[in-house]
Amino acid sequence: MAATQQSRSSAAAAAKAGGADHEQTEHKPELRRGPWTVDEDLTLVNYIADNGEGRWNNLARAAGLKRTGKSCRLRWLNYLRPDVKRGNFSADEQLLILDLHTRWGNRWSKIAQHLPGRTDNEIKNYWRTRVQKHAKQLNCDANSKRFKDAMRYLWMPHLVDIGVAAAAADDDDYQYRRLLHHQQAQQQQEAAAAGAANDLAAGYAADVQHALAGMAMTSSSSDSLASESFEDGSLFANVRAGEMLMNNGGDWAAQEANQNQGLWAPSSDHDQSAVQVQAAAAAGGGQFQDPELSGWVQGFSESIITDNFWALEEIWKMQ
DNA sequence: AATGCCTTCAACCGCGGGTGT
DNA sequence: CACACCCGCGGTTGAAGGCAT
Repeated sequence: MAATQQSRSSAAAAAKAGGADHEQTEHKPELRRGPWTVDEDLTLVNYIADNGEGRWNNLARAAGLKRTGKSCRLRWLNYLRPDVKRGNFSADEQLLILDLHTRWGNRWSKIAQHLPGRTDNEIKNYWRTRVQKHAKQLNCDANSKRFKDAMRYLWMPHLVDIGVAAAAADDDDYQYRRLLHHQQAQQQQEAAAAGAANDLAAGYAADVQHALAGMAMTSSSSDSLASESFEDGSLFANVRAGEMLMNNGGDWAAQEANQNQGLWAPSSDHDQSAVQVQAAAAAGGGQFQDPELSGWVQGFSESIITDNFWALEEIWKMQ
């Protein structure tokens, strides 16, 4: 994906570059805008490795980047940071997003704090492009009780079932950042030894460009969420999913104990346990204590949902 | 093959709050 | 206190690839 985006970026950079940023327009007419180039990425990564992050406007100037501090911060936090996790959301992550959004609404930054490696921007995009669209497909608002109930009793139980095997497989962006950081470390080491930093920088950029070209050849489509998410239990993905559940899930669970108002918690209207409700739903149009919900789910099943509803792939195909 | 619409997501924008002087 | 600057957040845009016709 990164490779795809990066190649897009390179192609589009010239078209968008040269614009003026509102913050510093008057004094810095040469400021670049639009997609970042590999060279800019390298400059930013190298500078942060040496000097740390923060003080973004100063950082941008000191690093010699013709970018606003804002743009540097965004690029680092959303893309270049070594711990940014790319690729499709796992079932666990989807569950968490659904739940946390019911609590906090569009507090993307707060939600992102509970999904290690995910950025607020990514979660926001996920919500807007996938979840809202799904809600629209079901003829209800993503913030409506009806949609939340559908998520709680239909979608989430299924995600739980398949979440065990969840894995975000292809991670070209992770490889890209690994390459950047590896090269950056190697560059510093070699430069220190040979005192030939300039030549190395050129070779480094060429190496990255070459690697990116290779990635572009093999990068996968970005819209095959379901199949990519669950087809391969890669170690990395499993570890990260585990981390999320152990660390942040734990934190969230503690809050849950206090608040008992999350999507997972059976609402006061339903005295069945969540497991029972899930089992009933999974059995196909089970009866809920809430007659309105029960009726709606049943109608839902008859009119729209097929057996394939339980395949996540089919959920997304509905969009 | 050509065209146009749809989808995705990186990047930008505007704003509010925090901090320093 | 007032002002300027910076940071971070949420909403929006637009480029590019995918897909249908």
